[in-house]
Amino acid sequence: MDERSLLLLGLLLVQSQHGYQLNEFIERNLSRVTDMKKSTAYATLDRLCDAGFVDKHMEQEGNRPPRKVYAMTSAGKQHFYDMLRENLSHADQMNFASDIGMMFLDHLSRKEVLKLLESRLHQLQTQVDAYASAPKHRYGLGVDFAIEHHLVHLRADVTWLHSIIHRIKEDESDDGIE
Amino acid sequence: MDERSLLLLGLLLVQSQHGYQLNEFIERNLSRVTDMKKSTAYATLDRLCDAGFVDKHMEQEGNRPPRKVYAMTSAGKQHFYDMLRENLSHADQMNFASDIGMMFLDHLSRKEVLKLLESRLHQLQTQVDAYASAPKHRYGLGVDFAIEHHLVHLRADVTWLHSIIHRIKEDESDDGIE
DNA sequence: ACCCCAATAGTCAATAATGACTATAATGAA
DNA sequence: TTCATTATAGTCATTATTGACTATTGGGGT
Repeated sequence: MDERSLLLLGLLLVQSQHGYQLNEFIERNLSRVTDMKKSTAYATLDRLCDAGFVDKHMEQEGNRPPRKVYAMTSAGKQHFYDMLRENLSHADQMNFASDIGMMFLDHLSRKEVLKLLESRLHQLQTQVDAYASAPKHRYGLGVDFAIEHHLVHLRADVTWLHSIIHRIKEDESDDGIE
Repeated sequence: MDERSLLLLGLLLVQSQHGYQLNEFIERNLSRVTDMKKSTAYATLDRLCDAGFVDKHMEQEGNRPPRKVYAMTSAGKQHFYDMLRENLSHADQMNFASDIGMMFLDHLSRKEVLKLLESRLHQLQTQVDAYASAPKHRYGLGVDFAIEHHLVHLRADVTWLHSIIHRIKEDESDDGIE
């Protein structure tokens, strides 16, 4: 949640924007970096307002529906830098949903496990291709770093999964249950 | 959230347990695999009850406070296998909180960025040591796979962060803003 | 002139997750 | 014995997140 605030503040630091604009940008350019949804962005912006980190005011252009324009306050700038330093300097615990499944491997037959993991491997490889072919420099250097970071993890995952599949194939012990 | 249900069902598959027991086990043995909190486990168990996947009944031992014992139903078993197959066969999108910070690197001076990232690197290395020295076979092969998986990602992260730090040091362009 | 659809700009009720809290029993130390 | 800890077993109010929904407008086709 914290990093969602950081993202929104970072975007508002460059220029004031209205909600739709922020969400469009996130959807179009940052879908590989965050999965924050529209309504979460609005809720987070409201919280940032309550905390005094951004100002909100209505604006009307022509006779289009009125828009909420969000602008950084100076307290917000301070908070942005605080959060940024916190974010860059800390390695927070990662958790992988797929590890839960791995825990219960032995409840399925070896054959089925192999089929399932190979399907996962294919999807991973598709993701690798998507990230590898992502266009460069949409929003400064930082996004490229993030994409690269993702690729590193995806490739590590592919290698690991290969190894697991190989070991399960080689494993001549018993066949699992069910 | 889905993987939390999977975890609880998986634990209940082996034997019926009361809430405290489940939470103790998760805290003591699975803290490296999940970060689910006690209250989340109880809430999830309630939802699994409502869905008919587990039965709940009270039990009293001596004059200790009564306990809620959760037991898998046959619908629950089916659901467990469905979720397990789903979990093993799908590679869900990973998201890293730290990527958000990377996006805004250029708002800090190069010198400070290096200091912050080096601090992160140290923490990562501490985490690597913790996972590398984790005792084996607490709960079957699966947990070991999960620990190994974590290690792979942690090491990939260390390598990447090294590379980033190196590149930022080499980069003789300008010094960032602020 | 009229209609449909994509783009614009959000709202809201429902769900999920957690921190802080409650309450009792056994245990060991002073 | 009495008192403080720790272990046992949860509850609940608050916060966070999201899917589904509401409305309006501009523009293109016919």
